[in-house]
This record gives sequence, structure tokens and C-alpha cells, in this order.
Amino acid sequence: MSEKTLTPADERSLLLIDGHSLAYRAFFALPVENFSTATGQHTNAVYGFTSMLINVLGSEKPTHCVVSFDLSRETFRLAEYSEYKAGRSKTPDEFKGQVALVEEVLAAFNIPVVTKAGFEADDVLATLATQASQEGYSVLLMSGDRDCLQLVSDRTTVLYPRKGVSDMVRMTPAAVEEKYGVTPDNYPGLAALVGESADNLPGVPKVGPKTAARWIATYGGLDGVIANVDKIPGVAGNNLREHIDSVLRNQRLNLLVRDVDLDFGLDDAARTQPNREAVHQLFDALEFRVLRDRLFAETPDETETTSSLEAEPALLAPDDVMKWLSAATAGPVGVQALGHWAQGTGDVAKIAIASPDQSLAERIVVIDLNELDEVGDKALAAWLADESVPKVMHEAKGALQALAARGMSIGGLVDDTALAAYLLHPDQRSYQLDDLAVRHLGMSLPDAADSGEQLSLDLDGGSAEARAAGQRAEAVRLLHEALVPELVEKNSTKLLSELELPVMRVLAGMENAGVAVDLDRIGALEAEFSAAAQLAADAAYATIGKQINLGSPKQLQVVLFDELDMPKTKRTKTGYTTDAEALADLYVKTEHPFLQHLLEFRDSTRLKQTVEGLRKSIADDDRIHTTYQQTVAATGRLSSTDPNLQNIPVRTNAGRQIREVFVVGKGSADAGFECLLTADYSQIEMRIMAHLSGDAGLQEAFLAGEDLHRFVGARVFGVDESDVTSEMRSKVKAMSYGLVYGLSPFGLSRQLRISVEEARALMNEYFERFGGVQTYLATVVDEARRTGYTETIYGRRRYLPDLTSDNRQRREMAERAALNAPIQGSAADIMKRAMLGVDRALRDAGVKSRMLLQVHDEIIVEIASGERDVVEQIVRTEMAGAADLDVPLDVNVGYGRSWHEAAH
DNA sequence: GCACGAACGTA
DNA sequence: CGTACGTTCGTGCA
Repeated sequence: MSEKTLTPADERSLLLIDGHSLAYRAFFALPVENFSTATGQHTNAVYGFTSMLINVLGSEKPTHCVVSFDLSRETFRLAEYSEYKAGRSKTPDEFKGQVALVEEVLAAFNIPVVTKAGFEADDVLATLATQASQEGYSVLLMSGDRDCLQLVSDRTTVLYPRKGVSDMVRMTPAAVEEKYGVTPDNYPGLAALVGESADNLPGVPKVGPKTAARWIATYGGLDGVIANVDKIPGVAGNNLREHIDSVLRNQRLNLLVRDVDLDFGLDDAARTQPNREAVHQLFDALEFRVLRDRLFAETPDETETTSSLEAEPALLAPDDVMKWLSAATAGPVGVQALGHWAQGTGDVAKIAIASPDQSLAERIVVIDLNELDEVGDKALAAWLADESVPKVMHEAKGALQALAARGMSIGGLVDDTALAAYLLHPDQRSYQLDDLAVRHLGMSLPDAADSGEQLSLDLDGGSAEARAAGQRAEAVRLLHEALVPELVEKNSTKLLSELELPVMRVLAGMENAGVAVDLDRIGALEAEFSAAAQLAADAAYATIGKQINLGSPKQLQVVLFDELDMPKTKRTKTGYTTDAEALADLYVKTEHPFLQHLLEFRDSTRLKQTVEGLRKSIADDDRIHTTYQQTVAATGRLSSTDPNLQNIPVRTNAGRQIREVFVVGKGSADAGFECLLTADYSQIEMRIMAHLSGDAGLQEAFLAGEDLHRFVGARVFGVDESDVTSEMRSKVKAMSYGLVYGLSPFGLSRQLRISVEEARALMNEYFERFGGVQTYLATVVDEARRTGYTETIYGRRRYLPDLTSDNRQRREMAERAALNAPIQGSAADIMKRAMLGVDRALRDAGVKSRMLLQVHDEIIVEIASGERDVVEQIVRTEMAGAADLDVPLDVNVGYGRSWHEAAH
């Protein structure tokens, strides 16, 4: 910014924008129905405004820029003339709320907004225009208000929207004279005579722009016209004499104030680059894709040229590897592996390394692992494992596993830029290096796909591929430098270095270990479910006399609602729901056997598909290796894919049979395994609720070690604990869990199949008894609205900009997320801490037992022969001690040959 | 071949 | 009109 203010005065240009006026123009220029986000937020005005802004910034390249808004209707003009701007049609609802978004756009663009109570935006802009032109700036004023034309001068041009959002006319002194027949300084006089209906300022009847201009030309301005008012002939002259008070009033009101007392210096208007991250976030939310491209095409980041210029990697000859590595001690270095990995293993072909050390002749190098001799291989392995050489990677987990397959490990890993970016913005959908480089570095990477498969086919392809890897290594290094200050600012460095990074290594181990599968069992089960599905399908066909695709909601709707004429169920986007709950309801009403068979078919089919999916993902070692996603869940939880082992059925008997398929492995000759251990936290989310809310009653329940729901039920229903019926208990249980999700009385009523009034009464009673909970939940949302984010016990943040949305649906969704995120997220943090503790303690104890799976509040451990007691002790200690809450953490442990048997 | 919605499994 | 996920299928589009 300081450089910009050094621009010589006569080269400075100031762009002034009347924000409200332009946004309103845009609103009517673009059809509102074509501009809205998935959540229903209208965006036509903010889109049009932003489009105009990007255009003018690109074409005019102003050195300075300011936007002003009207604060309210309460101005000195209204005080003088109570009818000022009266009679304007009401602002459309679709427009409201978009002004706030326009302001968000400006904030992201780093464009200052200047306002002044009691004045209109035009007065503020007139003041700044006057000041700037006196100081030698050239001034551009964008406004849809004709009053601004009085400001036009040699130094000041008005950009006036003609039609649409791209057609702007430049109003210079000559253009004003040509269009209105008066000089700009006489324009207010003309407007006073003619009047301005938009401001509810009536002029002189029968006097239009032509007459007014002629008078002004004759008498040298409005003052001259008034001084000679008696000389003006005709009806128009009579009208003027009759309406002279209106004219004088109009003149006072449409004259812009040029000396508003502003707490703002022009130096503060110096243009700076848009805040790329803020623009991305906002444009994501507004679903602006084209505008994003246009903006970044016009405002490339300064870092782009420098970083891509230097990112020219060299393929390191095998003989030079040792020398280079021993010289490359400055850090952190960016490391990018090239290879293939999945299912907890893989292989690495090349490694690219980008050092920050400018003194190196070759700062970015690529090493071909398959060309190395034994000595080079050892040197590389030692360097990679060296804790004293700080390294940075992106999505390191897979590469770590692939390297491990070569017997190599990475030491000194101080950052994984995907994890860092996730901690900063856990709501992002992608953390691909390419995207992050564009966002944080303003740098686009060569297309990985192009440099990969395609080019590797041609003879020289290897070097293209290597070149891309080198550039990625450099991008990772630069990204690290860009993200660290942000992590520091958000107090997230410890979460990265002490939680996510070490957890990543633990996950790598768990994925690599996999979980053993009983092959006979899984085959039998699949056949069983398949047969059951076939039986159910045949029975279903028999009841309706034909075969349809029972998996097609569309065909089902025809059968159920047209042919069988059943009552309509809840609507979906495409028709009427046929979900299990609705089918069960229909069965109660119609008792039609088709429904039973259909439900049975659905159950069996799903179970069959689940088993089939599992069977297909069994690896050669007869084990299933899931992949844990560490940067997906916005709350900080893990997720599991390929296959998902976090949603294996457990609630029904048939489902639980699937858990019998997951068994203890045979182990190797030197280390046999004896059983599986499962350990889960009991009611961890309610315990966190008790801790965070400080509610004495809830804490008492946990400190006393009682049955939580019985304890709560006794107080909510006002009975002895021994008199809490199972019905009471289940109601209270549903509510306790519901609270964590932001449950409404309506939701509770639906879940418990009771009336809304009854549900509301139940909730009131609950909050009456556990007031701390109510206070806490309200505080969480308020606090998040104020700060923009929620925080877990360990400081993991989740940003919820929608908390201030004008769209009710969006806002309420954000409120529920705000209620849930600190609780679900704290539980996730605690489990991650526990896993680190268990992993470390197992290694310290030198045992062969190992963690295999995590299912949010549960871990599954494979126990090596003879280690059962010591491992149980470790798991209990580490899980219970993972957090220091005001209430104890309770851990349940079970053993068995299978996951099912180990459950308790 | 891809994107989307419906349905449904888990904590 | 209860949070957080992933997978499968059918459907409509290109």
C-alpha cells in the first residue's frame, strides 16, 4: 500500500462508487430468477455490482478506490423536506440482504467503504471528488444518480449506467452539455426547474429540460433566472413564478455537499490486491465462477511470477544425489513423491525436493529411486528419515505408506499443507494442491494429468512428469510459508503439529494393517442375503401381479400411489417418498402385503450390497484396508472410504452378522494374534456437553456414575429414579441426543411420535431442570455469530458465515451446526488424542498389538498373543486420560474373535 | 460418462 | 423443521 501512495499526484486516479445506487441498478438489470444459490440466496444485484466493479477496475486501472453507501433515509434533506424521496415503491424483498453481500465483496476486494450519518452517499463522494481533484487526481465517479453530474469537470468524469451492467456512458463536461444543454455546474439548476420524480421533488409544470436549459443559457444560471423571474413570459413563466419556492427548495436539496467532515484520508483509498482467500470463500458461497476467473485474470498475484520463474527443477543424476542431499540442510524443504498408492501401501518412483536455499546450484531436484545404487539409496533413506531436516509435504499419508513399502520413512515432517489448509478452513470441499496454490499463492500448477499418464508414454515423458513433481514440491514449500502465519494467527499450530500430523502417521499404520476377514463367512453371508432378497422380490411381485424394478422409486410410486391408490406420503423433489418410515406408515394404514415384502427386499438387498462391497475390497492378504480421510469432516472427525468401515450395520440382528465377518488375523509366525479388542467412550458427547455447559445437574449425573438417562428422566418427569419407566427414559434419551444436534420441538415430536405441544413441554421441563445446558447452547450461537466461528475444547475452529445470513433456512442450518460443532468436534479431538496415546503407549511397551479401526467413539485393536491384559490397561488409561474434563471419561472394553463378539 | 437425488448405513 | 459422514442405485442429461 505504501508504494501506491507514492504514485505522483498527477498520475493518481480515484474511482468513486455509489454502492447502493449501482447495486439497485444491477438488481433491475439482471433477472432475479436466474441468479440464486443452491440455498436460495438471491444474488443478481451483488453479481451485477461485482461484474461492473471488475470491469471498471480492469479497464480504468484506478490507483485509488472508495465506495460509499447511504446509511438510512435520515438525512439533512429529509429533515428539511419531509416528503423527500417519499412515494418510492418499496424495496423488493429480493434486494434486501444483497447490499450486505456487496459490502462483503468490497471487504474481500480490500476496497474501503466510507459513510457518514445524516448524509447521502453522493455527498460523501462529492466531498472526496472535490478533495481529490484539488490534489490533482483524476476522478471517476460511478453512480446511477443524475445529481452527480454537477461534479463533472476537467478532472472528474461520471460513469453513468445506460442499460444492463456493462453499458456505461462517460459523462465529461462536453457530454453533459451535449445531452442537457447546460454546463455541469448549471445541472443542479436545471434539475431544480425540471424536478426529480425519483426524489419526489416536483419541478415547474410545463418546464422540461429544453425550456430549463434555454432559461439558464439566457440568464447565466438558475440564480440569473430567479433574479429575472418577472421577465419570463408565457404559461411557463407564470408557472415558474407560482412554483418558485419549490424550485428554491429543489436547488437546496439537490446541491451535493462537498465538505462533509469525513474521518478518511485519500491515502487510505490506495488500491491493494484483493484478499484472494476471502474472495474464494465468498465466491464459493455465492457460486460465482465466471466472475472469479475474470477477476483473477485481471489481478494476477505478484507472487505468481516470482515463484513460477524459479520453479525449474533438475533431474538429479544418481551420482550427484549424495552430494546434493548433504548440502541441502536448510529447511523446510518441499517434498513431493511420485508414484501410486492405495489400501495402505504402494510404491514411489521419484521424489522431488524443493529447497529454499538460493545458494544451491540446483534448488529444485528430482530423484529417480529406481536409478539409485545401494549407496545412493541408503543416503536418500537416511536423509528422508533425518529428523533434523525439516520437511513439508502435501497429503503425505499415501506417500508415507508407499515409502514404507520400500523400507523408507520420513522424519522431520513439520507440515502437511493439506492438513494445515483443513485446519484453517475445514469447510472446504477440496484441498488439492492445485487449488490451494491458486488460492494462497496466486499460482497455477501444470495439469497433473497431462504431465502424468499421457506424457509418460512418450520417450521424453519422464522428464515432463518429473518437472511437474518438482514444481509441486516447490508449490508445497511456498504454500507452507503462506499458511504458517495464518495458523499462528488462528492459534492452530499446535493442532497441526501435536494432533493432526502425528494422527496422520497413526492412520497410515492402521490403514496398512487392515482388518482380517473370515472368507468363508463372508461368502456364506452374501449368498444368504442374496437369497433372502430374491425371495422377498418374488413375494412382492406376486402381490402386485407383475415384476418391476423394486429399486426404482419412480416405478414404486406408480405402483403405490396410482395403481394401489395408497395415501400420498411426504413430498420429495421428484415426487413422493418411499423411504422405510413412510412405507411402514402405509402398512399400518393399508396392511397391503406388498409393503412388507418391499421392506424386506430393501433390507436384504442393502445387506447383500454391503457384504458384496466388502468382499470386493478384500486385499491379497485377506484383509480389508480402508482409507481414512483426515480433511473431510468440517467438525474434525475422520471419515472412512473405500470401503467405509464406519457405517457397518450394528442395529439389527441381520446387520450384526456382518460384524462377525471382521475377525482377528492369523498373524505371522513370530507374532500370532489372539483376539480383537473394542473400546468405546460411553456417552462422550453428553459428557462434553456437561463439561462445556458447566451444568451442575448434568455433571452430577456423570460424577455419580449413574445411568444418565434414568437420572435425567427422574428430574424431567419429577419422579424417583426407580420409577422412571422405559418410555420416560427413551424420551429423555432422544432429547439429550437431539440437543446436541439443535433439535426443535417439531423434530422431537416427530421422532417420539407425540404432539408438538407435548414435545415443547418436555423440552421446557428439560431446560428448567438443566438450565446450564440452555444457557450454554444460546451462548455458543451468540459467540459464533460475533466471532464468525465456533471452537472445540482444543481450539479447532469452524467458520460459519451463514450465521448472519438473511436467508432463514441458511441461517438456521448454520445455527444448528454451531450448536453441534464444538461438541462433535471436541469428541473428535479427544479421540484423536486418545489414539496418539494408545499408539505411543503400545510402542513404548514394545508389544505387537496394534490399532486397526476407529469409528468415531470406538477403536478396534488387534491383540497379539499374551498381550491382552497389558493392552487393555493401556487402552483404558489412554482413552480415559485423553482429556481433562469436569466429568470423567468412561470407557467400555470388550474382547472376541470377531468385531461382533468383541462388542459388549 | 457424469451429476444429482433418494435411500440408508454409522456415530 | 436434528449434526457429521460414504455408498449405492436409478434417472436424466450430454
